[in-house]
Amino acid sequence: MSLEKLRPVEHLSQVDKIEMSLQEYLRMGNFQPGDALPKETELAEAMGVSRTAIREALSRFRTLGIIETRKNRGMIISQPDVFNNMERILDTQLLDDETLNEIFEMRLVIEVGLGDVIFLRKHKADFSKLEKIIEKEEKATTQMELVKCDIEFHSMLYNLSGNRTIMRFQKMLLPVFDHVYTKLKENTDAYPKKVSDNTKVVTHRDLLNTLKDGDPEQFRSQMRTHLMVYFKQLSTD
Amino acid sequence: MSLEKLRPVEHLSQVDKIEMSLQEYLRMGNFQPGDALPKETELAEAMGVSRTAIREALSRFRTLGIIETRKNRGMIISQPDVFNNMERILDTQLLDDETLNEIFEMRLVIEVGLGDVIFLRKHKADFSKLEKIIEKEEKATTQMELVKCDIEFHSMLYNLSGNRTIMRFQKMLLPVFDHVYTKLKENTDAYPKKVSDNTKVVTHRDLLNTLKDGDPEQFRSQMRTHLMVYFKQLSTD
DNA sequence: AAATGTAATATGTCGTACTTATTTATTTAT
DNA sequence: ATAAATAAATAAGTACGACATATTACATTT
Repeated sequence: MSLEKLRPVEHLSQVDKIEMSLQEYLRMGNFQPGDALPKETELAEAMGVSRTAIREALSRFRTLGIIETRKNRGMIISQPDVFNNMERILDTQLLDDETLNEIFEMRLVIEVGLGDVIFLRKHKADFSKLEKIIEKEEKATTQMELVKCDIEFHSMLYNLSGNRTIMRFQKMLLPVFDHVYTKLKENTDAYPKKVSDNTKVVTHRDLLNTLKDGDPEQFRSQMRTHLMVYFKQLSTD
Repeated sequence: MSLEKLRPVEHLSQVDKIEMSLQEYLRMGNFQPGDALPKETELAEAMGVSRTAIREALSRFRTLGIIETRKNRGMIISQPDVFNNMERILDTQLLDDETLNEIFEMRLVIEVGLGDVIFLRKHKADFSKLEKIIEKEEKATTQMELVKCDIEFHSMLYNLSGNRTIMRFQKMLLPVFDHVYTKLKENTDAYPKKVSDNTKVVTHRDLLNTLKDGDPEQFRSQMRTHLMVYFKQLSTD
């Protein structure tokens, strides 16, 4: 009989079990955001464990944003933010460069695909804001101003998508971009888009014009070209 | 004097402060995954607080996946998974429908934009796997089989992108799609792609052919059309 | 009736003691 | 001397009891 058949024995800690039990309890209870939870002492007694252990399990849910505790009032179910925890992880600067590049690439992918959604909600679009950013950009003199306008323009595109989750995603990633931007710059001075070779360049103004009078397909292609320089960089993985 | 001038007093709990302090400590220490941390008692003594409070702060980092504790050995910095916590939040079914729809839309956006990356890494692509899935799909008889093949095909596209983070994102979202899929179906029976009106239909085989012989621009457009039915549904927000 | 004071409440924090799994050191056996 | 068995040390996990503190709701005063 081969030893591989033997599954390693589950050695979950007490708190792990409590956590699972609570998770089950929450799911079964069909709780809605705002609903109150039993107090710690009640939970501890009901599950036959110490308040210490219960508190640690609850702390996990609190960290995830699933529950909120109003001090000395009790606990309630809360509506978690999907990206909140991811943001905190990015903040630790513990991710390896490969992952950061992949995240950066994910942003490029989203921006190319985002055109469709923007066109879908075009009627709500406020093009004048994009116009203003472009004007500011055209008057910019320093590299730093240019970068700032670049970020502003792309942020505005996310806003036009009307998808708050995608907007949230972008905002969360801004700090990461700083990191990858500077890395790209170090390698190739790729940032200034005054590419001198024969590849065509798509400016922010081009994008705006297409947004006004073009179609999604054009927009996607232009955005792809606009972001070309980054795609090139990343493809060398 | 107006009352608005008075800023609300910061009332952070002890643990909150410890958490911030530790975060600072970790960042300044420039820790790498695998590095060992001081033991709980040392931290407690150094910060002049009880072990209980330290443990709760550490528990937060543990929940986020920033540190790992090997029982009775000590704690080490670990390489966190960006999407792990998000996955757990999705699992709670606590997100409102709007957010779920937005996440679903994000997936559509990504799939449209993903073509570029797939073409970028085309040389590595294993088209035979897509072929097999399509064949299985064409032989499928039940709705369930069709859905399964659909998911498989799209999953494979993510794999071809070679971007592990994006792949991870997709895997995390699979359960959400189930939910939105069934919701869409309830409303309109939109799922079976035998649309009878005059909009053109793009099959998985079409996509594969374009992947083989076409260009990224074609692929994006076809993918957009392929996913048309979902875009339609969601645009009615 | 409005403002102030007071008691009840549930979480936050603390200290201490004990348990348990792992590592390291020591002893024992061949 | 090497390997196996045993014992000690270690640091996290768990428990209990106590008190601190902020919020709520009730009671009191003017």
